[in-house]
Amino acid sequence: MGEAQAKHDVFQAIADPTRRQLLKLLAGKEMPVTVISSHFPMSRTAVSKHLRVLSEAGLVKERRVGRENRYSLDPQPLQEIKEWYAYFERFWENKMAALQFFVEADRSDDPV
Amino acid sequence: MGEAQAKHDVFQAIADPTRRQLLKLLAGKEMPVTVISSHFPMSRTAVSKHLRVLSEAGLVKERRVGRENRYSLDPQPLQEIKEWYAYFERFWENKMAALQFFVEADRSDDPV
DNA sequence: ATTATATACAACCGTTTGGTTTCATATCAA
DNA sequence: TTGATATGAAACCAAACGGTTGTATATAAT
Repeated sequence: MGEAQAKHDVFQAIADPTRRQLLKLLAGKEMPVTVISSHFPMSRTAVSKHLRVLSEAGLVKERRVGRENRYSLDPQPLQEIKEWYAYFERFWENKMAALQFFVEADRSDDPV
Repeated sequence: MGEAQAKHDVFQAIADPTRRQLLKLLAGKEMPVTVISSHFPMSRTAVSKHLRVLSEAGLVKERRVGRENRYSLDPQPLQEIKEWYAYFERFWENKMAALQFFVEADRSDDPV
């Protein structure tokens, strides 16, 4: 049935700076939790919980190899971010034209 | 000088669905708090607090007109989002090529 | 002057978040 | 088998979050 999990929102998943670092770290690489957590100034458990959030947002994949759990980036859900802000792009592409136009058009300026 | 406020992170600001709605509502328009809050199923105060967060992230501008406070979108800080995920774009542009390559290269598969 | 409107600000509250420490379990090495 | 390693899970905690109600203040309308 195609569509992955949505238990955690992508926007919320990338809101945390540690999780954004995790995504960069795992881009194109695959590493187990202990190696990953050695890059962060917090406990392994804390990193593991961040990985869980990313996983629930579909942003990382887990692969069990022996006793270790290897994580890697799955960038696909980031498309949602792209599509979201694409909507706003037209508002700065010609900021000095279109935006001003809209604002002026709506401006009545008589307080009430 | 120059650089605006950073009291609130852009990533965190857009993490909340209500705030994302607010941004869409204010895109190209300018409206006072009461009108804005009429679009939401929560108190005016709650909406006002969301607007504050957006303002601290630089995503909306406030303009006082008489007794009302008119808000409008300032899309500029969204550039940061664009730049951020641009980094990841190369990981899905040729997902079946580059990503596979990296993963395979790093894969040792001997547990320990 | 009085009243109504638009808004901010402060205090409060339950839930979520990001972290910790401790314990349990599965796998690998001796 | 015994011990080390990799990890998850549970309980706990302080702080932040998203909301509420109540109060104060400035502006506008009568």
